[in-house]
Amino acid sequence: MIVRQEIKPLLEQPPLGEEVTVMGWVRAWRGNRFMVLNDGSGAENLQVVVDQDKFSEETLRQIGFHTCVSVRGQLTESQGSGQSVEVMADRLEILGGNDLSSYPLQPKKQTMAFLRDNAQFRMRTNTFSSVFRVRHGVAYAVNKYFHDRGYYYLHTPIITGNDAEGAGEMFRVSTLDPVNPPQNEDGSVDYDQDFFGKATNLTVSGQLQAEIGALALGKVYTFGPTFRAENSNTSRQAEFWMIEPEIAFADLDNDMNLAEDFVKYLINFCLEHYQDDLEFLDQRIQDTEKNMRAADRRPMGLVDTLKFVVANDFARVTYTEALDILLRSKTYKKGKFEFPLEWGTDLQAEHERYLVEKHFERPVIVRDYPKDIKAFYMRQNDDGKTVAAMDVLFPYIGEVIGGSQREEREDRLRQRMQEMDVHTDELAWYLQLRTFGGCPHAGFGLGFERIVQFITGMGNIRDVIPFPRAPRLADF
RNA sequence: GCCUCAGUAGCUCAGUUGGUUAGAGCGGCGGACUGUUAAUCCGUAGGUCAAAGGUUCGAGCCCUUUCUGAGGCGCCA
Repeated sequence: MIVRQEIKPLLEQPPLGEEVTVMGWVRAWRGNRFMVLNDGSGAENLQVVVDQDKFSEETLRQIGFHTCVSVRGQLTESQGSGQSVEVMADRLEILGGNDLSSYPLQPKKQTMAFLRDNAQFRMRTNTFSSVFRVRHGVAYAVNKYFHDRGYYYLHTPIITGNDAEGAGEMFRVSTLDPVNPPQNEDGSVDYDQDFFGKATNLTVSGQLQAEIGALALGKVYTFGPTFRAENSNTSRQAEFWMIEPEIAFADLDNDMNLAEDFVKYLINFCLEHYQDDLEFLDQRIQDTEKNMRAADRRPMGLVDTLKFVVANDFARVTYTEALDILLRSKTYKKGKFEFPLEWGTDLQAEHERYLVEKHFERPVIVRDYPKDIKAFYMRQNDDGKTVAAMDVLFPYIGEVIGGSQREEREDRLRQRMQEMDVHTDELAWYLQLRTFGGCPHAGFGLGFERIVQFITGMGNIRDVIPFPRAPRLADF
């Protein structure tokens, strides 16, 4: 059995004078004497002091960038100023040598694009190991938040026969011969002969199934991968994780309160448990922004931004109020908005950014959108024009949550489905949730990598996903 | 899918109005160095200038197409 101590706890409560065994990857090798070691347990490194007389030339020659080593020695107070403690190596074993003449990574700044191409190694860098530790922390906090509050984690299907809301292009799932699929008389593919006896696809949302759970278990959430086959060249991913709570006996106000409390909890959890990583990422952003024009820099550092978000109430406005704010804005009066502002059309990214970054200067929840730009299942308001929908808008990343109170009145839901050409026969089970013991209920979807992106401050969403999936990108 | 910008050594970049043999730093390799903090110092190798085609006496530089990347937009979470 291998026995070793992890570096993070060792640095938190250093057992000075004791013999320790640590294993990790060399981050730097200086002066034939100082080895900087990281084992992934945290953002901080451990310095190992190597006395050349104690080890063979063969062993010493193998030490280099990202060599994997095992070290045993006494933990002592450091004589140098860059660290408080260090290990005086007595035993040194090379666990995995590293051929530096062909190793792609270097101990210096490299572009995100280059590291993305070398995803098998990028997690060994400070930036990516911090990002993925935080990503884990957010995932854990999601489950902890809901569990502690009596929600049940409901696994909704990955393969499904229905398109939740026409949310996007879907990936087909089929075992039929792609060259010569069985055909109907009219030449269309005969999916009766397919594995499931019908056309199926990867899920675009678990919401409709989550509603089944909510109307029995009271409070549920799904947290799993979703898939959209849209051809996009920026932030949109083909595979991403979504968190979708669904709660019975709740209206839009309950929904908004949950959304705000939940997001703040996730951020707080990271501030509390991943302080080192967030401080490193904060410093990284400041270094990158040094060469930028002041106008392009963040108004606040990363950690300060996170603290600000949890300390202040989100602004809440209706769609109609938001439109009035935009129409009264100087930006609009000077004709600086590219897209028109007209009641009934969706807010564009530039409008959302104005509300969040210029007008309110904090996260904003916009509610009661025109019914024609929202999905069929959203509850119709009494004005006949709007639905009980809400979007949570964040600085830098835009919409992070979209949610609604669901239409629980069967006749209204059926009428809306017909108006919007949603097949009532395929969703008969969904309508039955209203016919038989329905109740007011609500929920939302939160893009997991978007909130991770916000918390880590990473500029490109692909850099918070271990193995991103996008058009022409399916390596690993 | 649309728009803008970019692609030069393993990496990060410079390369003048088109003009001889393509430049640096880092990294690699060889050497020096027992208190370094992106260690430092000396030496050295390394390039079909993204690909294809075109203009020209002559193209890294100009033109066309394709591929790749970055940023923005659309759409969304």
